[in-house]
Amino acid sequence: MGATSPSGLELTMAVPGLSSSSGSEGAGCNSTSNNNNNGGGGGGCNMRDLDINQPASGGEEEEFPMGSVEEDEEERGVGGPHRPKKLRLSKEQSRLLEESFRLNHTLTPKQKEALAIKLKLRPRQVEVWFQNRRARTKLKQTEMECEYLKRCFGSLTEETRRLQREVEELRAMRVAPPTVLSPHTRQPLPASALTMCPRCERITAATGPPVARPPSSAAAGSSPFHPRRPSAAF
DNA sequence: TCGGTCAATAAGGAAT
DNA sequence: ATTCCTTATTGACCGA
Repeated sequence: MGATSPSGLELTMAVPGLSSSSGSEGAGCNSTSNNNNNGGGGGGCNMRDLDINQPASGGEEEEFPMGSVEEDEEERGVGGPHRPKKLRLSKEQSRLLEESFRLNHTLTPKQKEALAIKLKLRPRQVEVWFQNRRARTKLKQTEMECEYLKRCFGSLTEETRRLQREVEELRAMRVAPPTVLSPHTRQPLPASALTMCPRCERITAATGPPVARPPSSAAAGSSPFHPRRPSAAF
């Protein structure tokens, strides 16, 4: 999945296990059997009368063995307009479509035409297949992104809890700001008059020698000369 | 019978 | 106005 569609929807999430195949389509689809035992189905299908899959009165599209083109008239019984029998792509058709989807998520009109001829489908069917394929790809990617974001949310929630616990612990061991007495007056100095020695990280009076904090303010287990540094400004 | 898948359709928006 | 796209939805088909 490296290609970027012009729609810009291509997410680049490296989630292992996402293959674009999705093609459960292939399983047991011998679709070609053209079981025309139709007539029923749909029921109250008030789809629009105009079937865009109807060959445009041209008639060049005649050999479409998969019931992809020529069945329309039979499908549209006397009972009025209804959706034609569902086309099932053959394995080979699916494979080729997947292959070209891998190369390009969108087709130019020329590519579409060429692919349609190659697959014996109408260009419209090829176009629809690509539209749906893009939608499926996007849906898968959205689901993966959702899972990824859920995991992110989970780990962030856990991280938040952990940090909150840490905050509580820090609050609990928080100490009062050191009281430093003036060497001259023996009165407590204002905090603005204090500085910290960058070498020993001891609180000092801005003008005087390092001053030991009074024992009362020493945190438990801390040296009076190297008191626990106020780690955060709570 | 029911749910999932997927081709096909419809509606509406963006680009030209 | 036309073309092409996305999105939502429908209905046929299929397997459990």
